[in-house]
Amino acid sequence: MKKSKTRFAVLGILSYGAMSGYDIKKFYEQNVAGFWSESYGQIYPILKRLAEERLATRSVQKQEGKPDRHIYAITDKGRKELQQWLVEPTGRHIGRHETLLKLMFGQQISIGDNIAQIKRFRQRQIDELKEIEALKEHFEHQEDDNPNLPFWRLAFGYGEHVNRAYINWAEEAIAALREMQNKKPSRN
Amino acid sequence: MKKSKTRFAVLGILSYGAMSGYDIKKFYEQNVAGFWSESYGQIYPILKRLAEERLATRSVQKQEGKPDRHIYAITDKGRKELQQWLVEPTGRHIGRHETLLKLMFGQQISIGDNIAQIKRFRQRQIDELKEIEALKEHFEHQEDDNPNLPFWRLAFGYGEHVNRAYINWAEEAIAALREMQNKKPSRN
DNA sequence: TTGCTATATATCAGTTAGATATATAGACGG
DNA sequence: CCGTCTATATATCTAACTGATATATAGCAA
Repeated sequence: MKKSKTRFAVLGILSYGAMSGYDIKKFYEQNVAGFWSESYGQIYPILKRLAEERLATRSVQKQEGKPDRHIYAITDKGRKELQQWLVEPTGRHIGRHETLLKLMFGQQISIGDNIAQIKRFRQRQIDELKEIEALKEHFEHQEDDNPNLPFWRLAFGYGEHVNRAYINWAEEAIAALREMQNKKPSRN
Repeated sequence: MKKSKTRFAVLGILSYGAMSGYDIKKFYEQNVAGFWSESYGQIYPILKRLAEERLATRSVQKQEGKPDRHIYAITDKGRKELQQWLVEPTGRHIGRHETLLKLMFGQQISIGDNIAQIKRFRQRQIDELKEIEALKEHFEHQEDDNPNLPFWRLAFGYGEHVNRAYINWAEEAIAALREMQNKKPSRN
C-alpha cells in the first residue's frame, strides 16, 4: 500500500494555524514553490478525511458574495501523527526533470534547439532565485517573531544553493554545446 | 487532457537502439537515477500502444529458461514524434522533496531529530555523487564512440553540480541547527 | 461588455508510483 | 540439500496524484 504524503503536507500547514483548503493551496504555490506542490484534487478530499479521523476539526465561516470558508484546525491527535511522520526516515524519491530528460536525447535534434531548451531552463531558475530572495526579505521583516522562521530560513537557503547550481550548470552546458557547434558545423 | 511523458521517455530510450520494457526500466534505474524514473505499470502498456500507433515495431526473441523478450524498435514516425516533443518548450514542473517538506515543519520536533533527517539526506547525496562519478568513468571508457555521449556528459555534469549543492546546503543547515541547539538548550 | 483575476469548494479523467503475481535459473549460506 | 536472494522478463492492479474544468460571485481593466 502506498502512503499519501499530501496527508502530512496538509497536516503540516495546519500546524502553522487553522486555515482553509484554498489557503493551503495558496501557501504551497506562493511560498513553497521549488520543492513541493499540492492540487485541489488531493487537498479537499484529504481535509474531509482528516476531520473524520479527528486529526482536524472543521468550522464554517460565512461570507457575503464569496463562498463559505471551511476552516480546519489541527487537533492534538493530528499533531502527534504529524510528529511521528516528521521523525520517520525519508526514502529517496526520484523527481522528473523534463529538461534533463530531453537533453538525454539531444542527439535527435539540432545543437541550436538544445541550447534554446537550456536557455529557457536557465531563465526560469534565474527568475525563481529572484523570487526566493524577495520572499526571504519579506519573511525576515514581516514574520520575525514566528517560531517557524528558523526552519523557513533553512528552506530558503536550500532554494538559493540549488538554483545557483542549476544556473551554473546551465552556463557550463550552453558553453559545451557552443563548442560542439564550432567543431561540427553541419547542424546549427 | 494531460499528456503522458512516459510515452516520450520510452520513445527516447528506443532512439538509442531496439530494446525490451525490462531494459528500459533498467536503463532509468541504473543510468538516469537522479532526474527521471519509470515504472513497469507505465512502460508495458505504452510499448503496446506505441506498436499499435506504428511509432515502434515489435519482435519476439525466444529464450530458454527465461521469458521471451519483446523487443521494440523505433520507426521513422516514432522518431519524428520524439523530435517534435524534444523541441517543445518545457513547462516547469515542481517535484516533491520530502526532506525539505519535513524541515518546513521542523518546529514540531526536536532539533536533534531535524539534524538526523538532514544527515540522512546528506549521506544519500554523497553516495549518489560517488555513483555519478563511477558511471561517468565507465561511460567515458566503454562508450567513447557513442554519438549520445556528449549529451550524457551534460547530464553527469548536472548530477555533479546539483549533488554538490545539496551536500553544501546540508552542511550549512546542520551547522545552523547546531547553533540553535546551543542557544536554546531546552530541547536537544 | 467582454475578459481577466481573485475568492472558494468540489470533482473528474488521465497519469504515475509502487507493489504484487507469475515463472525459471543461478548463487550463497546454513 | 534446502531455503532465500538476486536476476531475468512480462503483466497488472490499487492507490496516489496532476491538471483541468465546473460552479458562483465580485472587482477591475480594456
